[in-house]
Amino acid sequence: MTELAEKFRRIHSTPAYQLVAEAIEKKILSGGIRPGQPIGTEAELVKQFGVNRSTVREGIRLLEHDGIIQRQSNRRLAVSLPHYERLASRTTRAMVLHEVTFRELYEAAMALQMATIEGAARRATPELIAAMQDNIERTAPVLDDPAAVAELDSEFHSLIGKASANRVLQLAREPSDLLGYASTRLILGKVKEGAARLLQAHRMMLDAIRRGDEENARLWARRHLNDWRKGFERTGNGLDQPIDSIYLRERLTSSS
Amino acid sequence: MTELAEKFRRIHSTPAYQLVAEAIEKKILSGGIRPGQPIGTEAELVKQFGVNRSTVREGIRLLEHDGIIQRQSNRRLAVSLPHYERLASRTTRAMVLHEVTFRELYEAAMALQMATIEGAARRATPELIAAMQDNIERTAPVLDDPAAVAELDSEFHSLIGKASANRVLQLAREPSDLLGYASTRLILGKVKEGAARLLQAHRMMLDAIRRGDEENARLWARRHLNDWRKGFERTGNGLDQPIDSIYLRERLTSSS
DNA sequence: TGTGTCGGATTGTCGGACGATACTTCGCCC
DNA sequence: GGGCGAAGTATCGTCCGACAATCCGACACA
Repeated sequence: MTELAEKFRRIHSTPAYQLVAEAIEKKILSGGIRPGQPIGTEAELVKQFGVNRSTVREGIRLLEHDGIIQRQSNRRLAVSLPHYERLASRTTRAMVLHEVTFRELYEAAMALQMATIEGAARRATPELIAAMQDNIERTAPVLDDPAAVAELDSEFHSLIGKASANRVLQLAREPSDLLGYASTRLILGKVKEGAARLLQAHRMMLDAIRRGDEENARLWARRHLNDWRKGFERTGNGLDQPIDSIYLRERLTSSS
Repeated sequence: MTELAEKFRRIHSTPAYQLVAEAIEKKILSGGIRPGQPIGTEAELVKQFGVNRSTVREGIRLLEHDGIIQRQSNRRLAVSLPHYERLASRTTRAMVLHEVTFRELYEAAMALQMATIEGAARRATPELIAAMQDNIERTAPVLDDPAAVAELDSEFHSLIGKASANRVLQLAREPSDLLGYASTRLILGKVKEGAARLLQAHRMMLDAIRRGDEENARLWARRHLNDWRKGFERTGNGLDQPIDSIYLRERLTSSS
């Protein structure tokens, strides 16, 4: 540890493809190009930036990957609004690599669920309440099918997220949901009475939301999540074990 | 709307560069290559995948951009753990584009702050408590400098995040913090007594954390955030206005 | 030990090329 | 005149080959 004086900042030259990406990104974020508007073809960008097409391509790939630009049917590039799922899956991947534990996830999910359902109780629209009702009705007949119930559970929570009318909460909550699906399916396969309790909790939550009863909404959300924890521990897993990629929802839906 | 029978799923071929990225990503997430281990040079990947170097480059750029692979000093590619800031800045950008409101952000921040400081009160280490103490001591002499106080405020909250020992919460909270910095600076410039109140709140929060007093920690975190809201409204801004890229913290630190 | 030099490896960037595919235009036929 | 199919055009995905800049390691030298 010779403690050298740190006189200079580390030198760091930015490659051209990054500059291309940053230039476009800045223009978009500052509102210079609005979502839906075209960016221009690769050839045009080549002319404007004065770099090779390969370089331009490497640059726009980054933005395309982030979902802030997209190809339209023409194949032309246009600004677009990034989808939540894209961000959420990024975050989930990071969490898997960091080997965060189920306990960390559980703690965060608890805080976010509370806030989300509170928002839902305050602001849910009739349409969303109807959708939740429908979800519950579809759940009742398939209580014996863990995968189906887990799927509907996931949908139910997604609906609550929408009902909260708070996109920041939705965004923050999504990673927990991604992992929730697989573990819920696992739990329901093992804990037979789990599905019935889950449905009951959903019913009570919806009821509270319908009445704008924030207190009871929170109460049942808390119980619901507590059930999840107990069930999870009953499957023989510990909360302190790191989450694993097996819990990542497979991308059956192709795309990406 | 001729409602054709939908016999087949829409055909959709994935470009080669995406397949390259997915192949490497899958290998990493499944634990086939652990963080720190090398991926191989571009030339090697060209041979393995049987595609052109340009294609390989477009593929690895994506993973590099996500932060799950990085170039070492050799310039060779190696698996790495994505940094939180990278994910957070992605998320923040998305929120700006979606034009989420300060209210949404405030609501989420409230829920997350509560959970975070509760965790900090339970699990803060002596080192982190010392760091927070140090932060407070550095704040006192610069109360007149909005930018400096905002900077230290941001650091303080980051320390609380670390002290919570919950990386999921840290990840979820970071976007709110990114936006908090600029608005806090703005507020402190306008509301003169703001800095003193902020420091007082920090003191009480640290005190509660030190004593493991979750209740008071939550209480002061709530007050602190309420102060922020009141201050924000006093600057003439409304909570219901969308956040804007001007509130994005500039990247003075270069890098990325 | 510290420094100058050299060769090899690897990346960033370039220029050009080709086939595939989607959009456009145009002429033909009813 | 309008619908329809064919040709033309635009754009992208992929490939090839190339070169300079830079970094690493080794080696000689003081």
